Amino acid sequence: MAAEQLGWIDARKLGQLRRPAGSVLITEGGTDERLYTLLSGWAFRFKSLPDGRRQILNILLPGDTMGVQAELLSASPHGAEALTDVDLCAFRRDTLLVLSREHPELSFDLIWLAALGEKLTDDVLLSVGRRNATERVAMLLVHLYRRAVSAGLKQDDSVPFPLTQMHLADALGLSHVHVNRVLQGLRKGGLVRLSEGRLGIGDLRALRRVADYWDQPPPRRPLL
Amino acid sequence: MAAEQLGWIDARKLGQLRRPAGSVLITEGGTDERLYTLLSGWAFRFKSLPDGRRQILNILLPGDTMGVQAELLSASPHGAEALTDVDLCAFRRDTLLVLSREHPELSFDLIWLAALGEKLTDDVLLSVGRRNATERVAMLLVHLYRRAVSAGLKQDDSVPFPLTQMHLADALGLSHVHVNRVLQGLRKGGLVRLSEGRLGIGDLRALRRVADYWDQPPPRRPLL
DNA sequence: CGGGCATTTGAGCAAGATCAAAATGGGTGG
DNA sequence: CCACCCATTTTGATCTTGCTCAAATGCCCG
Repeated sequence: MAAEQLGWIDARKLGQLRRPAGSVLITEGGTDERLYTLLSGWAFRFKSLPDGRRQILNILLPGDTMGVQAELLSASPHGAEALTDVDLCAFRRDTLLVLSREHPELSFDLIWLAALGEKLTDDVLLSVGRRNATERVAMLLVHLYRRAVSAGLKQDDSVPFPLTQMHLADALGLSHVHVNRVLQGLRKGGLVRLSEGRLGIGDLRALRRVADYWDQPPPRRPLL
Repeated sequence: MAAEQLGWIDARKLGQLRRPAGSVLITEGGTDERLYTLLSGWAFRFKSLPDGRRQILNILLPGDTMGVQAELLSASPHGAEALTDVDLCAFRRDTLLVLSREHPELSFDLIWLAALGEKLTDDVLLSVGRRNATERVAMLLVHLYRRAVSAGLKQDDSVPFPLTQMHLADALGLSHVHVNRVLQGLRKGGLVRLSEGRLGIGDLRALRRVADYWDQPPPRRPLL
């Protein structure tokens, strides 16, 4: 990216924030939310029902942005919360609009980014709608492991893993008790190591087989 | 939208197609997919697992676009199929890229559109992950009824409804047998009328209460 | 009339939820 | 260093929702 573009983006930056683990980054339904980039730490987006049931939509790692929907729609359709201490880069509310005007050459990247975001939640929807509990857990662990590795977080064959079993449950549409049992099964099978806030994969191939998760799958449905 | 913009868009149009109900509009995993706008009829986007389980991601009504992800990512991460006979407007593969360059003033609308699309699947994810069967069915029926009405499809207090119970099941992460039973319950309660390809709502308020679904109508969309 | 779908019904079953309680394990303040 | 607190994980028991399997019914269309 050219220096000029970086300079422009920098000018739109409202500031850099640090927030402790567990803090609310975006309030669900809030109308005055900003656009953020996650610089360090983990966070997640979620929606909830009036009676408290909650669905985690997405886990956010460094480099991810949040608040695009909040900026474009009138109220934020989801909330976001920090899983660890996080560093955020905050932008002005109208950044997207102004950027699309003043730096059209970047707006294509934003469209691309938005499409990628939708692909991600499409994938999750497939899991939650059609995979069983073991498949879902395996799937999510492989997915997060992969992303954490490519975010450069791997150390000693494992990556940090700040999610509680409750978070896993809310992300997968399961009860936390059941998540616990599934996890024990995977551990016993030597497929994963998950303790003290770190995740290691014992047998990636087997885990992917469990999850039915292959990245370039040519899944073709038999001719009905 | 200015005449110049419309003219430009028109120039990118490859042609207008008619496809019969049940035909494949986008093949899952396909690499040579186009960008389409649905002019008339109903369709849906879906993903499937190697063993044939299928998740419907989204129902498409006239005015909706499909293939954005297919155009931006290297292979289409989802398929799309026609529910009724459809008319499509097809665009060149690189339309988005070129548009963002030549008509930057429109690219913001695309970002906006993409954000709306993600909000939609986020909503579905909440349903599938955290609502029970009755709530899910009620929710989806209200949602589709609303959209069909605002697409001007209402006649005689009901809207066309081309989905089979199998489609509902695949959209909601349920078995079609169970969908059938839930539907009977809603009918018995006088909440919905659903037969012969048409859907009517008996008691909207009650249905929304069942679905725990309170959400103001989606904002007006730009472009097309 | 007959073949293919879609819908419906019934029976049995199982995955996963719920409820309750015990064990673990830091973190904090005394 | 210890005692205590609170969140998280684990275990056990029971129950329910929704699935599976199977078959019947109805329906559209050639």
